[in-house]
This record gives sequence, C-alpha cells and structure tokens, in this order.
Amino acid sequence: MKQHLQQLLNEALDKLRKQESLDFTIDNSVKIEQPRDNRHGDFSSNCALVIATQINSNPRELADKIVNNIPKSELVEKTEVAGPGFINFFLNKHSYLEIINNILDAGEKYGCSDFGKGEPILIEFVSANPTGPLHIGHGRGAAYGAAVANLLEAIGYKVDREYYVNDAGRQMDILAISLWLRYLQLCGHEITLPVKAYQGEYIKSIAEKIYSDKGKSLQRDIPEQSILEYSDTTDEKQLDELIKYTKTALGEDNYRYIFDSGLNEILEEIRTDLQDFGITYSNWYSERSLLSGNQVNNCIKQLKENGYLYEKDGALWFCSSKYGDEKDRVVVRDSGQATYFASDIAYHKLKFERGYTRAIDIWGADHHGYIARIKAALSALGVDPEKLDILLVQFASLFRGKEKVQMSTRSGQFVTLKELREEVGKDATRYFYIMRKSEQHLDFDLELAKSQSNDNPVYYIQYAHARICSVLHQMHEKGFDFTPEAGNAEFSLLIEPQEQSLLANLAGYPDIVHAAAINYEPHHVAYYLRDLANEFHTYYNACQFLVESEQLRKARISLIFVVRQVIRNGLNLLGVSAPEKM
RNA sequence: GCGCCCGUAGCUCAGUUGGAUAGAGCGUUGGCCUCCGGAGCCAAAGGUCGUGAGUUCGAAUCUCGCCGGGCGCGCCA
Repeated sequence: MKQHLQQLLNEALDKLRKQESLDFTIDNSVKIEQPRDNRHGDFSSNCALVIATQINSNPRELADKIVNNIPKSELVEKTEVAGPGFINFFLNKHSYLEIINNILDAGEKYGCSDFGKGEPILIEFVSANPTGPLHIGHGRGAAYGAAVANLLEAIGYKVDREYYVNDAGRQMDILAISLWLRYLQLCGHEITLPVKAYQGEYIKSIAEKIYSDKGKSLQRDIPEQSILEYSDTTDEKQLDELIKYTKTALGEDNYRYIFDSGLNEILEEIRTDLQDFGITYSNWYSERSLLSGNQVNNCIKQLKENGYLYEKDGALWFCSSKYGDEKDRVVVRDSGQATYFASDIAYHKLKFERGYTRAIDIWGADHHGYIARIKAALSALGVDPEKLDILLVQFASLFRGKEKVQMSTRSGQFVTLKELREEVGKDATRYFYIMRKSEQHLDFDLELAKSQSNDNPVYYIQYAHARICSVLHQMHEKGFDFTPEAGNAEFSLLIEPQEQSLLANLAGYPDIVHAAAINYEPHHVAYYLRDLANEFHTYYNACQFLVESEQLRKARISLIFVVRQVIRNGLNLLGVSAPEKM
C-alpha cells in the first residue's frame, strides 16, 4: 500500500521536475506515514514541505501542483492538501480488504520480510560469569536480547545467538577457592570466608556434592589466617595469594576438579534457567578455548607488532586513548596474566573472522565505560567498529506494590531470575522486561505482573487471543462451517468503523516489526499488541460475529481470525505464549 | 571534576528519527450486554513536555547553558 502511494508520488514529482525544470533531490526526510489523526487521511506525505525549502517556494502551492500531477488510482478515493502543505491520501473503503487475504496467505510469516537478505548477524547476550545463578538484572538482558534476535530474524537476517562463557580468569579462581573453603568447613575446619569470596547458599551445596564424591581426600592444611582475614579495602593481591596457595596445596588436577565442578554445575543451572525462560542459544562460546587456542596471544602479538602496545610499570598497555577512549588500558598485568579485556579483544575480533558482517552485544548499562575500549581495539585490528553495535539495558528494580525490594549482590541477597519466573510466570516476566524502552530504568511491579486483571497488559493481550479462540469454538458448536481460505468471504461487508480501524491496524503490523527490528526496539511490538487487543475488545463489544447472515458472518470471522494470527505472531516475537484458554 | 543515560498527566510510561489540536494504561468520576468469556467496553476530568536561550515554515524530538536523578571513571569483571 505504502509502496503504491510512493510510486504515485514519484510519478507526479518526475512530471513536475520536467515541466517546471525544477532541481530537487529526495532523501530520507521525505516520508509517507500513517497520521495519528485519521482526519488527516490514511496516509500522508510531507514531500512538498521538504522540497519547498530546497527550491525556495511556497509549500502549499507546490503541494497543489504535486496533487494535480498524481495519476489516478483505484485504491485512492481522494487526495488533498492540508495544514502547512501536507499531502493527505484518503483510501477507498475497499482498499484495505486485501489485507485479510494477505494475512491468511502469509500465516505465521505475516510481518516478516527479506530485508536482511540472509546477512549473518551474531547477537551475544546475557554472558553472565558462571559464578552464580542469574538474577533479575540478567533477566532483562535475556528478554531483550531474545526479542531483538527474533525481530532481526523476522526481517530476514540470519541470526546466531551466543553466550560467551567466562570460564577462565580470576573470577573463576575466586569461585574455586570459595568452594574449597566451604568444602574444608564440611571436613570440620573452622574457617571464615574472605569478604570477597562467593558466599551464597549455592556454593555450599556444590561443596557438599564435592564432599560426597571425594570424601576428605581434598583436605589440606588450612591457609594461614593472614591470607584469609582482610578487609575489603585491603589489596586484592591477598586474594591472589590465596588462589596461589590453593593451587599449590591441591595440585593442578585437584584444583581443576574443583574449578570444573563449580563451572559445570553453575553453567548447567544457567542453561536450564534460560531454557525455562524460553531462550536457547546456538553457541556457548568458551573463553578458555580462546586461551588454549592461542587466539588471545596471537591478538596481543598482532597489536604489539603494529605498535599499539607499550610497557609501563611492568604491565602491557593498549593505547585505546588514541581511538577516543578516556585512557589507555592494561592488556597484560604485571603478574603476567592477561586481563579479561585481552580475551574480549580476541573474542570480538574473531566474531568477524567467523564470517559475521554485524555483531550485536547486549550489556548492562553499568558496563558502558567499556564500549570505547572494545571499539578502539577493533579499530586497531583493522575491523570497522561500526560493525559492532553495543546495546545497553538499564537496571530493573523490583517493586512489590509500592514497596521497593531491596537487593545487594555483596551479601548474596538478590532475587534470582528463577525465583522471579516462578513467582510471576514466564509470559508476564518476558513481557514486563521488554515493555519499556531498554535505555529506560524499569520498575518491575510484581503485584501488577501477577495480577490477573485488566491492569495487566499481558493478560489483556492474551485474553483477546483466548476470546477469539472461544468464538471460533462457539462457531463450530453452533454448526457453522468456516474455512480460513483466502478469497472465500465477502470482505466488502466489513464497513463498521471498528472493522475499518482494525483493518488499518493490521495493515500496519509489518511496518511496526520492521521499525522495531532495525532500531532494536521490541517495546514497539508490545505497545502495538496492546493497541490491537484493545481494538478487538472494542469490536467485540460493538458487533456480534456469529450472526445469521452467512456472508457477513464469514467476513467477520475471517477478520477476527487474522487478528488472532497477528496477536500470535507478535507475542511469539516477544517470547510470550498465546493460550487458547485462560 | 569528566563521560554516558534519563526528566512528558497524581503514578508508570509511549511519542513512527523535525510535522498538523502531545497520547496510552493505572488511579479518580460517571455510564454499558436477557446476546459469541465482565480478565471486557464507552465517556469525562487531568499538561509551562525539568528550565533558559538558539537553529526554521514548524521543536517533546536537533545545538548550547543551567537544575534534578541514575550509572561509569581499577593492573575488577
């Protein structure tokens, strides 16, 4: 429809260009859109306004000229100039009817396009360290990332979803020593854990498992108090000493055993958590594999050879400030250990060597200071940093009604994603997470998410779907037959205002999906669906569907049938189910 | 102090990338099926778009200053 109008407009402009020998160009600022006020027509273009500024003429006069040159079309009832010089198109009443057939034909593909032309995109999200269960902050990144991935897939990109597993490095060592200390407690030793060790209950249960598998065979001398006791303001190097002590006391194999027990247990829990949340990945990419494959070293070597690294205070620095970062960053610590940043550089460089033309990272907003350095590194390695889009999600706060749920990661007192999902359900959780623009702080109201009332947009939308299912069920009970095949109903009978409005809305769905996808903004789909559900409920209250007249009945059933299809398609993109009964 | 994000109705938020009289939901007030699911529908009230300037035919949207809130600024991730 939009393309059709665009073509009419182009023809008119071409004619005008010749007749009056005008010189103007048409760029992105020239648009055809559906105005919010339907008195301004079904579609509206600002082309006269934009061009008038270019050629220095009166926009209204120009608009009149354009309108006079627009070829006749069966679909357009009238065209008029309004306001400062908008050209408004009023469509023929029957022009939207085609949309029902389109949806029936496309089915679950309605809204999809081949815009992306199969271009491969890698989207990495969540990627939380496997040092503990996912909490509600990760949940937002998960819901958002999954929705963005679905959207991009819908517009024709070849999307791979990846979880980067930080299964190497210091955080994991801290996990290992935490486990061992808990284990020693089980062996009967009295030990207080360092403040920065992982304290949660899950550590205890993994330690218990190690204890029941290995008995007391991993018992060693307790580390000296001087290593264990320190305040968190003390140098982190004490923690390094404790790691070193544990490694030598246990030996490589035993240490690795504890390390891997923790890693595997927790990673498995994360995996099931996400799966229960409706999210599956194509790859789980291991950091350790980067190190053992020498990819990190190679990357450092490459940077070094090209003169991007220098030594200072015994450490190796990358000159990220030359590429817009605030300061230079350490790649290899004076201890000789590579930083996480070093692995991240290699990881991101490889994303493009693996054949992806675009990579998307989804991070918590607290990591935004990291963006500049990673892009700097890509530039230094000859990769266009524009190919990497880093999307930030702001924090989510939990509210129980008016009361904010207090959380602190330090003491291990945080609400896990699993708890949240079990309390409010997968659908409501997924919807609430993406309901807000991602760069907006999210107040997640548990009471609202759980309430089975019209306050809750998830149930409101699902209810519309279930209601349609119920009508279709009733229809069969009453012995009416209906086959949802394109072209077998008299759609021209759909003349009620609610029907016209629904049709226009359904026709706009592909545009919504497209815009939401290219802008990485799934919340548009959520708003659209709420709106569509509202239009349906209005229709439901205003008109009877299962009427005696067969022609009218078939037409109306066809309409609500395609409404159901679009609700399903939209919810599916958001990872929310469309139940037939509630 | 520097950098990023945010400020829109009593509350929670949209606002189609600069368009026409700024919109939803909740809350408030008043109405609506003898009928396909009342988990529904309709209507009313409610605004200095934080603030001051600038850019132009036109600004919630773009630029700059200020005010207020969040986050970041480590040889942590």
